[in-house]
Amino acid sequence: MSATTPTPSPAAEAEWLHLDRQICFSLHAASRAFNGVYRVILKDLGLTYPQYLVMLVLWEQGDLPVKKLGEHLRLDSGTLSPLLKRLEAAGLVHRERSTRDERSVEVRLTEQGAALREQALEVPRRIVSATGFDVDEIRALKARLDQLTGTLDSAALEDGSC
Amino acid sequence: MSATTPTPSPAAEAEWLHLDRQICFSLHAASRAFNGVYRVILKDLGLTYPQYLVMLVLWEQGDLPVKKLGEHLRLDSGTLSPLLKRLEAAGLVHRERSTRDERSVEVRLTEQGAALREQALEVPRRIVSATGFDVDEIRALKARLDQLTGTLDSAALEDGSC
DNA sequence: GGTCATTTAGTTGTGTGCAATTGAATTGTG
DNA sequence: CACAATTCAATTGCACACAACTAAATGACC
Repeated sequence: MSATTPTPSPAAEAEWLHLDRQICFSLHAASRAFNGVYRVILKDLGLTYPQYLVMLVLWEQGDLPVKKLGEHLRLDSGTLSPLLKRLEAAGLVHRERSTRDERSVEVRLTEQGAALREQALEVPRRIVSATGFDVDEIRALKARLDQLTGTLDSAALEDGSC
Repeated sequence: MSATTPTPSPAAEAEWLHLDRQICFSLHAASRAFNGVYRVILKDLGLTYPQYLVMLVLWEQGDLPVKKLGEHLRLDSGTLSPLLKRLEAAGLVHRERSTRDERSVEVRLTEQGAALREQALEVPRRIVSATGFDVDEIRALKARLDQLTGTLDSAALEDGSC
């Protein structure tokens, strides 16, 4: 229990706890608020937020195996498999075992899925408008968040005590 | 379908779609990366990230009815009820119908729940360390995110077409 | 005092997110 | 060729998040 670091005063640690409450709550709330705005806007397209992310990747990258899709989105098959099933049930994508490598499943846009892109074109404008930020501010925030994600990911791997 | 707004060129809209893919993915990824780091660090305490948020509020504010807890965290009973049940099963909180107003349920820290705060004192330091940011940078990011959340929430209420 | 709207928790159903496991297919190695 | 290790998708189990609904209690109004 007596750590190697010189223990800070209890009052100082309590302050950190208070700060932590503020920070982690802020990020958590921002993420959910964003999700909420997307939910409203995407309802017209019949998509959830994560489903929209998948469609964005497919519109941009074309057909992809589940593995590649997961790398783009940092999601594993545990999340993607049921999500893709729903997209398939909605008629937006088609899943097919690759003939070259039968472990792999190719995700292809259907005609309907490709056509949905037209309706999605207005989504970003509405989102940006909802944030109240201009494009430069958004880019700056994105850079900040990417930096944070990168550091956090490497920190999670190390899993050190401090 | 011919909107009142002067339709931007398809190429420009496609660029926005590309930017949107970058932005919403960044926030989504940052949120999950944060969640992941908390998951690792909180495992020692036997708490999930949202459970930790609840405990932080209780440590700071003392006993609260579910309603107040929900206001602090912006969560409704659909999320809090099962979460609080799990915290109660873990022996960290106690739930009791208020005698003044029997609709209300008071959430109280148990002795064990209050004692857990001691072990939680080191969490923020480890989190901040994992972010690689200094305190000022974190405060700045928090301010940014709070601003974003505020704007998004009001935008979600209006639900306008743009 | 009795009726109706409101407040408050809880429940149900859907959709992620992630760890852990399973099972099939492929690759590497002797 | 045989056999072990690896890769990939799917499944299972658990824990949010949120919309929609239920049920009980309270308050407001006539």
